[in-house]
Order: sequence, then structure tokens, then C-alpha cells
Amino acid sequence: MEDGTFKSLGYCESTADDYDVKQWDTREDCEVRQILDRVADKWSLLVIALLDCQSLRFTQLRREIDGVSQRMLSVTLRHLERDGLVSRTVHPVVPPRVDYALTPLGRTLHQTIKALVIWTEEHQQEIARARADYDARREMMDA
Amino acid sequence: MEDGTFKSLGYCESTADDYDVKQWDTREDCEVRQILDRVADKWSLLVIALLDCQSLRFTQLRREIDGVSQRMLSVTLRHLERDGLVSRTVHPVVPPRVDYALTPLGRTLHQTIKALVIWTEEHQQEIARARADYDARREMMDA
DNA sequence: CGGGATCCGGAGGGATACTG
DNA sequence: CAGTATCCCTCCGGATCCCG
Repeated sequence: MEDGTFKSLGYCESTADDYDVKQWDTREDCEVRQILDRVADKWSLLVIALLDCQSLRFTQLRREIDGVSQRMLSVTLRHLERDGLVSRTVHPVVPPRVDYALTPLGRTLHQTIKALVIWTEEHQQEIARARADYDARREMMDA
Repeated sequence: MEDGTFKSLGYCESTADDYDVKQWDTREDCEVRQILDRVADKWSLLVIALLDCQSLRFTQLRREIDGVSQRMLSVTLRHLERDGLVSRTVHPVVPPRVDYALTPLGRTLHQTIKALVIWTEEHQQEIARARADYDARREMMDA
């Protein structure tokens, strides 16, 4: 809001000669870049995907996400909570019970994450084939 | 296709009691997980986003993506090429000229990546606010 | 210009133990 | 159960050199 620092949605459209190729702010200290780095985290992505329209407890998430350590799950959840994407609800019972769920903001992000997961599922064969082709070609080269 | 290994798009829908929370294959060796890890890479994401509807040379990409080393850009591009998302065109001239562009498959992925970037741009203030709130609350606790 | 090969430091992340 | 704290090590990724 403050100033016009962000070129934002200039995306495609004008291929105006060879004037300037850059279409949005890619500077490393850019806010968008930092958020993207967070979103582009493998664990974050899986957590958000799993919290579709349900809330889950810590251990449930740990079980569902194969390969995540309790440490990384803990760190990831705290990051997501800090970013306002996931809510953390502590139930004052014993043994303790903590529920994680998407916030309204997190739910909007979930839509695009879900699109990503679906894309992956729909194109996994194509990618597997591309990889096989590439590897085969490389092996030809070496021989 | 082969067998019913992938639960795939079972996503939300039935919250059928507490039978089984898992809604898609989250195993670490799962194909989807591996592709997701690739897509969830920060450099991959930026490269795909930048190759919107233009093809770019190595050095152009390097310039546009602030902070990327030539090594990581090189590695990233080779991965994307292997996955069939980016095409690499070598022009037999001197000095050498190599153009990178999205393949048709890459272009389909670009749609959802673009959605992600746009989401980030649209919600950066909300996230910044959430982070500030969280940090403020934490500082209260410590004091 | 467009990379590949090598070296290397530091952070990311695993395993374990402990606490409320 | 739901974490935090500590230790420790891998490997990610930057810097540098070199070649076609």
C-alpha cells in the first residue's frame, strides 16, 4: 500500500520488444519471495493439504505425513500458525489435546494448494515418462 | 492405472465417522510426494513463474531471479528439463545461446503456479499482520 | 556465454531424552 | 499427549575454477 514498490500482477500481456523482461518483483528481500519460500516448503504443503476441511491433532498429523519428524512437524506448525494460516486450539484436559485447523486465510490458500496436488496426481504418468526418456537419452550419450 | 494403489482424489467429501482420516497417499516413496517435492522447490517455482509465455536465456534467468547461484539455476533447469516441464534449445552459434521455455506440460503447471503467486501477492498484508501479531504476543509472554 | 566439476561451510533436519 | 531442548551429522547450496 505504502508505495509502488511492487510491480505485482504485471504478468504476461505486453511482450513490448526487448525493453524489460522482468514482470514482477523477484528481489530476494521481497515479501512475496519470502512467503513463497514458506509456501514452497514440502512439509507446509502437506500439512495444508491434509487439513482440508477437518481439524487434526498433532499425533494424527504425524501419522498421516509419512517421514516427518516430530521436530519438523512442530516447527512447520508454528510457522503456519505465525503466518495466520493454521489455528492452534489447546483443550484444557488431561492428557492434553491440541487441534490444528485451517484459518479462513489458510482455507483460501488451500484452494490453490489443492489444485497443485491434483495437478501432480493427474500428470504423474507424463512426468514419469519424461524422466524415463531423459534418463534413457543420457545413458545413450554416456555409452 | 495398473492397480488401485493411489487413493488420489478422495479429498474431502465423506467425513465418515472416525474410520480413516487419510485421504490420499502420503507415503514418502509415493510418486506424488516426489513430484510435489520438486514443485515445492523455491527455485523451480520462480523459474516456472518467470517463463510465463516467453523463453529466456540462462543469463537472463540468472539476472531475473535475484539470489540464485549459477549452480542452483543450472541444477534446477536440468531437473525441470528431466521432468519434461521445461525445454532446452541450443542454438549452434558462437557465442553459445541456449533458450529455455515451458513445454506444453509445463504450461499446464504454470497455471496453478501462477495462482499461487497471485495468492501470495493478494494476501501479503494479511500474512504480514498475522506475523506481527504473533511476534507481539510472543514478546508479551516472554516479558 | 552456458554451464560442469570440485571444495567446503552452515543450516536443515533426524534421533534421543526430558517436561508439563 | 504435545511438545521443547540438545546433540550431531548430512547435504544443500555458495564460491571458485575451468572448459567447449
